[in-house]
Amino acid sequence: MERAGIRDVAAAAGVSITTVSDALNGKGRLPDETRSKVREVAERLGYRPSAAARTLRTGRSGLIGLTVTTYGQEPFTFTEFAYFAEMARAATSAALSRGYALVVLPATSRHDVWGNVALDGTVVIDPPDHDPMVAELYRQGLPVVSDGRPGNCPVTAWVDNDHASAVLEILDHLAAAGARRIGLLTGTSTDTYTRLSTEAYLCWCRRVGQEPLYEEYPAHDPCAGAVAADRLLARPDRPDAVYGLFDPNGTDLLAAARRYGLRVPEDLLLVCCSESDVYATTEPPITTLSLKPQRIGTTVVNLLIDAIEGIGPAPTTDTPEGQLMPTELIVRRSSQRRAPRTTVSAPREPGEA
Amino acid sequence: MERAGIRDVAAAAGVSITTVSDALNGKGRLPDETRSKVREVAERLGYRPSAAARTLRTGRSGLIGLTVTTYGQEPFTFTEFAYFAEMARAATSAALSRGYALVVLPATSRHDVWGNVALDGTVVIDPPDHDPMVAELYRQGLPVVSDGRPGNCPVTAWVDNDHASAVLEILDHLAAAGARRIGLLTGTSTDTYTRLSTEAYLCWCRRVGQEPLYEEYPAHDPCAGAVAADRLLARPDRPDAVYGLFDPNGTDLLAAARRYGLRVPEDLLLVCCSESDVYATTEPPITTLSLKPQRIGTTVVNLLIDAIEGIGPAPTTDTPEGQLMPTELIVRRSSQRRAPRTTVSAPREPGEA
DNA sequence: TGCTCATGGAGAAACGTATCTTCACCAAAC
DNA sequence: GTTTGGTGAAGATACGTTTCTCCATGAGCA
Repeated sequence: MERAGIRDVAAAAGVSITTVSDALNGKGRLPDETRSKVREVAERLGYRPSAAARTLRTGRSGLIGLTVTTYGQEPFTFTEFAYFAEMARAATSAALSRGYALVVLPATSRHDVWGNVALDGTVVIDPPDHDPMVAELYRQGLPVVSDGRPGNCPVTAWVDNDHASAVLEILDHLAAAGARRIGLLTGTSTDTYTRLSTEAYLCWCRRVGQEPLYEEYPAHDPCAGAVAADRLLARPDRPDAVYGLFDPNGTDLLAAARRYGLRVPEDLLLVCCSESDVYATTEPPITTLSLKPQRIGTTVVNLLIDAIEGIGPAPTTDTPEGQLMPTELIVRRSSQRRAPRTTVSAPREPGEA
Repeated sequence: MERAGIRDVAAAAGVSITTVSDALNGKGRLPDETRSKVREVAERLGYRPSAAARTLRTGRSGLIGLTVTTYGQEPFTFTEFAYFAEMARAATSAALSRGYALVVLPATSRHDVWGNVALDGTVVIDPPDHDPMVAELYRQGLPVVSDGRPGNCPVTAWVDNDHASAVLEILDHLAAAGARRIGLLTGTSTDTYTRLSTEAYLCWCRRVGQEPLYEEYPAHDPCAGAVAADRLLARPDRPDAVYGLFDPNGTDLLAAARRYGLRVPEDLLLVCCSESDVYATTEPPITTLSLKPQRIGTTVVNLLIDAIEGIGPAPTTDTPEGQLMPTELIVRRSSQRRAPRTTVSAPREPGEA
């Protein structure tokens, strides 16, 4: 009693294989009664077409790869930052609603896995410069869409936030709140996000004539972040406002500020880039920059599927299509000198206000 | 200039298709020099075997489905709770290290997606009673391993925490810390986790002769949690300790306690079940129960792959193999009346201690 | 010379589908 | 009476592997 194949259905319905295939896929020229009869027989036998055979025949698997560039040793920093998790969730959702499924794959080119799965295309998150994996996929003729502007590798399209504008907006926001010396907590890695953000910071500093005050650390190391935050606030030319590029920076900076007896926002203004809603309930709540990963995940997947299905612009060899998506600054108390109408009863404050 | 197939390799190497297949897969009887020559030619042509063809021929796709039972309307509560995210990450990792890839699929039986992907087996997280999807998979002869003791559906194996013991441990812990009236924040849904935990609580109450004090709410609704927390603390017979079954309960309870002027842990002891490390830095830090999702994810996947590859016990029709995994109680200040040797400098405390 | 055995390798049959081509049939048009 | 055209459906092929079966060769041995 094996699984029923298309042949069994054909035999049971007294028609040919062709007719079954056509009836089930809504193709060919068949009267409705034949269609419904075949469908009924197929249903009765519990027939499920073999995905493998269909893929082999049509060249389409309905599978999309999702690759997260790994920072440390672990195969995945997947849920390390809320950004990835949210982005992956949105991507999965978007793919499913168009009939595709998502396969999570390691960024390392372990052939035994990559070779074993038939992909129609791939989403790559944050490819490093000259990513060999992207090059290989391109060579195979597979469409690749990247989250994050690609550094010198051939992608079909890409989507990214306008990091430069976002940073400038934050710096202006902090300056407007009274900051004179704005510091930056940044990373040592060379990915586009880190690079563009840091450049924008330096550019802003030049423009307003402020001496750059920044500390960098390997973003994948959770301990290093706390140390770097401490280092930044321990400097003789201590900043009076800080923007942290990575998710955990908010809590790290808050802890460091506490250690040095700095009040937030009175003595130190704080903003960090994060998707976590933890920062709505910290004391004080921290202003965050959201990169809107849901929107990015959805867009990336839709672009990829468009490319797979041949919709949209033909793939050009030269400059791939790029889209810049807006970010959202969620302003909370940590970046406002004047507390915005405090709720109900303001409790007594220990220390001078 | 199409992608090279096995035929092209055979022609280029001057051997037969069989020889190429054998050489590349380490089978057959071939002298080493033939092997290496074929490998070299394949490499030169950039040959990648077609996963679809291999799957069709061997009946193995190397793909494992991962299904998260959805609570709300959204296709995924995926990253809603840190538990799922962590579990999924561990599962992905474990699968990859054995040469399998994970496909995330919706729990709803949308045939257009499920039918389009060739799966070797499926991991189901928290299947509801009489899950039709699991039954269908079973009918197709696919191995299914569930995270969470299955309620009346035919799985190959399952893994779960020992929820009853965990709850009892927590209640004893709270009682030892001085709690007299322990409340419970629980859910309205009928999944195994909620049911077993609630039963354990009621059982404990009977044993020690305490009147049960609990509020339930639909766990998938983030707002309802805060409301329920409030309701629990607003009761005339207000509890002096609470255990919350769901991840956000900690912050919700903390906020509610603040509203009612209750100090934690002096007036109210708090524990919740969560994988989030946010609770290490709340004020005060909150004691949490970790279900160790990494360990569960890894175990579940390994059991599934064992079943796929025919290792391990033969599938029995009656009682499937079940494994209970230990949980971990991470004790923090919120559940201890006497603060455990405070670090270094104890700052002045506002209000009486 | 015959026989067995081991070695190296080729041939061909699946796997289950989609689709291109062909074919029979019948009615209407020239 | 032969062409045309449309309808309904069957035949056959190809997708790219893996693997079962079988063959040729040459060595060892009686």
